[in-house]
Amino acid sequence: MDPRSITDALVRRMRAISGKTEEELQVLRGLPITVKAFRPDQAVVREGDRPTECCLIAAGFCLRSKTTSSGQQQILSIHIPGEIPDLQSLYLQVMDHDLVALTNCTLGLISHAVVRQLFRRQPEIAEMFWRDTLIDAAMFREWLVNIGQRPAPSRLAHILAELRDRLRVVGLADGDSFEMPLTQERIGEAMGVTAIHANRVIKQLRADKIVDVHRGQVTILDEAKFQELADFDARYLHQSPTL
DNA sequence: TCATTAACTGAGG
DNA sequence: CCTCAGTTAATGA
Repeated sequence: MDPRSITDALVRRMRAISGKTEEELQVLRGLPITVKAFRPDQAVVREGDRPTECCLIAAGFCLRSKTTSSGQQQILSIHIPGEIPDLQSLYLQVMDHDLVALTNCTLGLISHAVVRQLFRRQPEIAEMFWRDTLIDAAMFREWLVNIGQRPAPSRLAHILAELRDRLRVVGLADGDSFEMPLTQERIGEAMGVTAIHANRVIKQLRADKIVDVHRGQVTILDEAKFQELADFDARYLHQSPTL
């Protein structure tokens, strides 16, 4: 991958959530970054690791997950290009969950020392990432409400609606179709149901002509019904700094 | 390997 | 009695 394009999605996202200009964000493009490729299912960092760098997703999808002592896996979040899913390792030394590549991924590794120095020299950049971290927390609150309180079909629709919104910011979703490279096993782990029940829910939404999820591709079949089912209000993503 | 479906079961409203 | 969801098992792509 062209070294310049490693930070494209990041800059795009930061422009959306911080309102800063391309010029103000130029500093991000100049950071020393090591590019590394990951295979599907390859762990980026595991629970218990002590990372010395943060990883920026330049291409591909990752997810955060935790496994219980009995081996049950819970997916905590899905991550897309432009995001830095282990930014917290900058200040929390030991990883408390796993970060795994979902697809072939191109990650940009940025050393903690470099980021800390950047934050000290340019506090407005640090504030921007502080804001980004708070949005991350808001997404977890929404995820919790989703799994704890919504019926299964709404749960799936909500996950899809949020992902679509985030993909749009980095230009990876435009029409009524977008990528979500999760097997039904993983969709179940994200929803907190078995893979078989996830399959039943998908089947139902397909039969009702609301949304189709097939081979890692999501297609919205009825926007109005989808919106209603998803109970999705984009406010918690805080993608527009002026509101 | 992943997706799909049926049949059965139980919880809970 | 109905809906939701887990288990088991069989089968299709």
